[in-house]
Amino acid sequence: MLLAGSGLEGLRLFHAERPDLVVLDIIMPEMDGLTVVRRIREIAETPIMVLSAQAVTEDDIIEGLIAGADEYLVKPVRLNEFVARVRALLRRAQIVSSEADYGYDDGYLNVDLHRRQVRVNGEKKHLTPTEFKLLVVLMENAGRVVPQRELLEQVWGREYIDDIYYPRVYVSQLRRKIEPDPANPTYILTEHRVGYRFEKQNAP
Amino acid sequence: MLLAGSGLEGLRLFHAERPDLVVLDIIMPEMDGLTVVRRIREIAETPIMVLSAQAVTEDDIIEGLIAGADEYLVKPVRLNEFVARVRALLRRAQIVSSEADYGYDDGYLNVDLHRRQVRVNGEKKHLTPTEFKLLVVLMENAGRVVPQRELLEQVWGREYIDDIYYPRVYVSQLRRKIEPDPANPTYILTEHRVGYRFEKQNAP
DNA sequence: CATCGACTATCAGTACTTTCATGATGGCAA
DNA sequence: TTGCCATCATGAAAGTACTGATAGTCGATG
Repeated sequence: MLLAGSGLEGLRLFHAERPDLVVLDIIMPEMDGLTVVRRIREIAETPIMVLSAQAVTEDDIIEGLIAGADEYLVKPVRLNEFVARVRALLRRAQIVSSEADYGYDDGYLNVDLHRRQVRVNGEKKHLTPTEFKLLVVLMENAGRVVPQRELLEQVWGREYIDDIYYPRVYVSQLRRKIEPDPANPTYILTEHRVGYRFEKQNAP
Repeated sequence: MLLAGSGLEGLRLFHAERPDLVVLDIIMPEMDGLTVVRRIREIAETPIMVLSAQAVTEDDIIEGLIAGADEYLVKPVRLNEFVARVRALLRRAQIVSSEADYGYDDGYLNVDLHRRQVRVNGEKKHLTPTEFKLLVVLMENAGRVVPQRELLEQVWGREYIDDIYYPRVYVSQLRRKIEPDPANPTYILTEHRVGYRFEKQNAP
């Protein structure tokens, strides 16, 4: 969860973090809410919920929705309602983004999380459960370095956190299966003394 | 943001995702809130906020806090208050840092703390762990001179505090990687007999 | 019993850190 | 101003820790 004190800061944070959902107040310092909505809409489909003070007219709400907000709540908001609306928004967004979230495909590497199937250059590749889980965790954190401990925790479990050789072995096996040239990896990169990083490739 | 429909599901999600903050209702299907609080507290320091229905006694609240909750709100909760409390909790847990401390970008030098990635003039530059850590510490103190000892302590550790040549070596390496002209540094400046200072540059 | 996957051990190669040697620079005292 | 010393910059060698690859053992499964 991220918090910003102004519209400008919020926008900067949005760029940096790409959250799943944005909740913002119409009245903010530095940049007003509607502007923020428009800016975000220019670059992303992220669900946006707008909150506003009491005295708003029907027109204000319509203006907000036109700007690209998905939901418009008038304060005071009951927590129950807030949660319900957030849940609904996320559920709706899931349908939109499920495709993006539920797999990866760049023409060479194709990962189908639903069917647990991996294709490399069109050919089916069989991954063992551990290999697959490792790949998923790395992909979920694409672009970011996943520290050894985090990998161990997420793939093998908390109690394996000291068995530092697990990732080595499995990354090695994964690379052999999915990398065009396992000796010069392009997908799974090593961050020496830190962890590993999955890097998305551009479709050819 | 993650949502769970029951205590059990929430606990499972918690294990899988390790969120920065947990908000839960005391009354939930499958596993009651206080149990969830205790379970989470067994394995993590994550800030927990508990919500409860109206008719609670002072004792209920105390019980919740003893179980390990950090905050206890009684419904209905005004959104303003909710946000304020969340912000306070996160600040206490030092998850939201005071200033946007998620990176730096001036068009020439780009540092992404989250991804642990540095770009110089658009090109990715690889920094070793120590180099990166040094850069981060300097950037966190941008504009201020960081004394040698402080650098040694923060980057290498308390026990290296007398090895005064470390910063020299690594500053030199860092400059070679990120400065437009390493011989005439603009980012990492030397403060003779004191330490080093990171100076933000104006975007071109 | 054969196969498969998880786990363990080993070892060479590599990346990174530490150390050292040398020359440059800055500040201060005479 | 000049010379001196402490500090700084840099390149490179030596040392260390980490990684990649491979292969073998074990247990589960069919």
